[in-house]
Amino acid sequence: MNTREEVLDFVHHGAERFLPHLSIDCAIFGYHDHDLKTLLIRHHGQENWSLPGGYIGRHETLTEAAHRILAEKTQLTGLFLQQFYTFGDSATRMNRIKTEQTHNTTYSKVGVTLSPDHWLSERTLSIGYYALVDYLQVVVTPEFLVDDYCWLNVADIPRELVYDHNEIIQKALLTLRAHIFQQPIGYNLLPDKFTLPEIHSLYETILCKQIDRRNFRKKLLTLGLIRQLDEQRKIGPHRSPFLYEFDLDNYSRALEDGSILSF
Amino acid sequence: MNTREEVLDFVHHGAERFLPHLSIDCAIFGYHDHDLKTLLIRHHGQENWSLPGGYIGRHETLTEAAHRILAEKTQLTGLFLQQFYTFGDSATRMNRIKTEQTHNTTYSKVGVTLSPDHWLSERTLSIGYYALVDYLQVVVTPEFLVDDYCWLNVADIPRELVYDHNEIIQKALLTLRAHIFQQPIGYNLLPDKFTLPEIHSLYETILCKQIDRRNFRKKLLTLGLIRQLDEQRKIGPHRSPFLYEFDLDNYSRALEDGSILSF
DNA sequence: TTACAATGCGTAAATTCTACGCAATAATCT
DNA sequence: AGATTATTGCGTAGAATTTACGCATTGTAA
Repeated sequence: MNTREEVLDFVHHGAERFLPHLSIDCAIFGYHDHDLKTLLIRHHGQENWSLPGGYIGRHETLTEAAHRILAEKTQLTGLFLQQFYTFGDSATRMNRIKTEQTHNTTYSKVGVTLSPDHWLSERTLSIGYYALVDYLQVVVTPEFLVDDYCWLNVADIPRELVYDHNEIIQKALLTLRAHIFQQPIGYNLLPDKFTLPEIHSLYETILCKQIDRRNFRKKLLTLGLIRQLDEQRKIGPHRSPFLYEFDLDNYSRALEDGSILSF
Repeated sequence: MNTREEVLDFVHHGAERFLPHLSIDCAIFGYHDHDLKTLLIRHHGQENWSLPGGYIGRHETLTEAAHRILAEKTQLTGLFLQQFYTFGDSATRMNRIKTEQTHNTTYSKVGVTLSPDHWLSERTLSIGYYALVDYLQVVVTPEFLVDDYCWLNVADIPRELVYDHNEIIQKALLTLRAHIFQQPIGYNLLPDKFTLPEIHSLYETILCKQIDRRNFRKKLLTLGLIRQLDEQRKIGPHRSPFLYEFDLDNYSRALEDGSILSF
C-alpha cells in the first residue's frame, strides 16, 4: 500500500479481500558479518517500533500470504520463511482500547477514524513467521503508512515494541537457535559458495557463543553437510580460504538418520 | 453443546460469541502401558473421523480457549497442552465446496442447512494443540453432534481423516517426539511417584524404539531429572521396583545449561 | 626476506555412549 | 523350605565422540 488511495481502499474494503481477526507478523532476521539484525518499522504517528506484518487474503493459502507479505517488505522472493507460533494471549491483544488508539493515530494520516467495530479495530491473533536474509541485499521501501524503518541488532531491540512484538521476537530467536541444528540455515544466509570463516561466524552470531574453529569444520565435514571446493577466495593480506558449498542431499539424509548438530 | 437447543443457538448466534475463520484442533495423546493412542470423534452423518476441536471465544485468550476445549472433550483440567502449528494451506481448507457438504450432513441433525456465507461455512484456519493424558482416566462424553468416538493407536489411524487432520496428527507426533527431550513429558503422563520401568516404557512408546533399560536409568539419574525414593512398589511375583519422582528444579536447570536428553 | 595474521589440518586427553554381565528380589512351584 | 523364574538394580570395559589445543601453511605488506 503505497498511496493514499490504496490505503483508503484497504480500510473500507479490506474485509472483503482479507480474513479478519488474524494477521501475520514477520521477524525478519538479517545477517551480515557477525551481526544479527531485525527489521523494524514505525507506523505513522506511533512512538514504538513494530514488526512488519499483514493480513491473509481470502483466496490465498497461509504460506502464500506469508511469502507475499515478506516480499512486500523486502522486495525479495523465495526467502527462507518459517512459521513458529501463533500469538493470542497478550493483554494488548485482548484489550481493545489500546489497539484503537494506536491504530487511529496511524490511520489519521489518511483522514480516517476507525470505529470500535471496524474490522481493523477488532481482536486479532497473529501468526508468527521468521525469515532469514542478507540485510545488505534488502531494499526496504516503506509503505505509505510507515514513517520509518531500521535494522537493529537483536541485542539492541527496545523493550517497548508495539503490542506483544517483544514476545514474538524472543520466541522467534529461540526457535531460530533451535532450528540451526536441524535445518540448513546457512544455506539461506550465505552465498552459494562460502568460506569456512564465513559460516563459522554465522553460527557464532546466531548462537551467541564461541565455537572452536577447527572442531566446527571437522563436524560439518564429517557429517557431510558441506563440501570443500577446489576454488579459493582472495581476502586481503592473508591466506586464501577455500570455498565450500552445502550438500543438501547429505543434509537431509543426516537429519533422517537422526544425527544432529551440536556445539 | 449437549442439546439440540444449544447447537441451534451456536449455529445462529455463535458468530457473536466466537471468532470466525479460526478454530483449534487438539491431538489428544493418551498413553497407558506401552500404548500411545489418539482420541478421534465422528460427527453425525460423517464417514471419516476427525480430531476434537472448537472455536475461540471473543473474550477468551487463545490458551484459555485451548484448555476449555480440551476440558469439554476430556472432563479433565490442568492437563499438559502445547500449541505446535497453525494450519492454513490444505486444499480442503481452501476449497469451500467440500467443507459445506461435510458440515451440512452434520448440521442436518438439527434441521439446519448452512448457506455458503454462513460463518461455519467460511474458510477456517486451525491452530493445532497436542495434549497428553492417561487415557484410562478420561471420561469421554460425546457432544450432541458427535455420533461416535474412539481411542486409536497412533499406528492404526486411518488415512482418510476429515480435512487435513492426518497432517495435523503427523505434525503433532513429530513435535511430541522432539519435545520429549526438552520437557518433562513424563510428568504429565505418569503418577507423581512412578517406577523406572514405567517411565522407561513411556519413552520407548513415544519414540517408537528400544532404549537400553540400564543406560536409560543412568542418564536420567546423572542429569538429575528424576530422584529415587525410599519406597518401593509391590508388583506381582517379581522384585519390587523403587519409586522415583521428577526433580523439576533440576529439570529446568539442566535445560538452561543446554544439557539435553538423547537416546 | 621477514613479519604477521589468518586458514587448514592433525592429535591426545577427557568425556560420553553403548553393550552387556550379574547379583538381588519377590513371588510361585515342587 | 528350597528351587525356579521373571524382573529390577547396579557396575564395568570398550567404542565412539567431543574438546582443547599445537603447528605448519599461505598471502600480503613492510
